[in-house]
Amino acid sequence: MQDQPRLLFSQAGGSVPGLPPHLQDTEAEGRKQDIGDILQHIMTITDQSLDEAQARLLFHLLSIRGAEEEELPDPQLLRLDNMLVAEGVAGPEKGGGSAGAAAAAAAAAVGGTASDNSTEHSDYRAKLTQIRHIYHTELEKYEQACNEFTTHVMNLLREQSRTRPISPKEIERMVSIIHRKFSSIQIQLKQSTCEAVMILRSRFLDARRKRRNFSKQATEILNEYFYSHLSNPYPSEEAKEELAKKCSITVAQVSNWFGNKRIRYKKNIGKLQEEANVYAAKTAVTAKNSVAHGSQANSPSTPNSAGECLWATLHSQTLIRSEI
DNA sequence: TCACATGATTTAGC
DNA sequence: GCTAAATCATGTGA
Repeated sequence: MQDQPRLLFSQAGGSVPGLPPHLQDTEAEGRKQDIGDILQHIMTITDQSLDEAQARLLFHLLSIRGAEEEELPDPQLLRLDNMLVAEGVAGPEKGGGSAGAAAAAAAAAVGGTASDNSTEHSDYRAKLTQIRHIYHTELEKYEQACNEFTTHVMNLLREQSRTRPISPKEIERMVSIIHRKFSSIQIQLKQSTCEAVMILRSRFLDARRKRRNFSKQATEILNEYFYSHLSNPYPSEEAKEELAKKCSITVAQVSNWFGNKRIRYKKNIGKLQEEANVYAAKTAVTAKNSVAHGSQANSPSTPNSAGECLWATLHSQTLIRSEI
């Protein structure tokens, strides 16, 4: 996870001392050309005579303002904001908050218990907190830079107003343009942060990476069901739910297990026949008791699909072979 | 360390 | 949407 902060600050490009790296590479993208130009103005302003700087900066800002006058709130920015809030990076910090929720969701996804995953989830939360910290630090820098630049431009305009009339409305519009420009820079920060969170999530929460074998008891329960319904090992939705509950796993995991079991049973029928016999003996004992109580629980449903019919055929052939 | 077991994912067919 | 089949990625035991 050492990559995360680096990812946030890894943009290549020309270096401009004193500004965050996000601000330093904006001119590389055609769409961000104006932002880059403005930033260049900021950075070169101290090397120029004040008059020259004023003239160039004002000319630039006035030349770009028209096209952006009626810009609507950026839906991309809204989406990024929503995502950052949902991930617990932006918005109010709650003790664990959304990160805790994400971790809990991860626990459910991998079918593990809370205690099994607590260490990993605390790591996840720690990394998320780190991202959150970097994000807020950078955001503060942007806001500060935006305020400083706005103040500077307003001072320049006031200076200009001595030589030509500049209305308060014009100043207001100029400020608005500057804010929009800095807002587009913020999108880059938010995109990088979202990317970092996604990578973090995939590393910590990817179920495949975090595969855990089911408990012996769970496997036992699933095998018992499978072999006692060998003629039609397709549990109904209700049966899956019941098995999931008994095994403390999800219904999807039950479906996965039966999918894997069917295919692997078919591939290794000879080998698994012994296992089938063991469970058949167990089932016989259970069935004896069930008959005594008139129970029909978990009875196999009748084959209702091509796959199930094929399976029934295959199973009957296997039985015949084993009889021979 | 390696081979095998196993849970999850992907893809294609229905 | 469910399933078979192939595949991936990780766990486990020798």
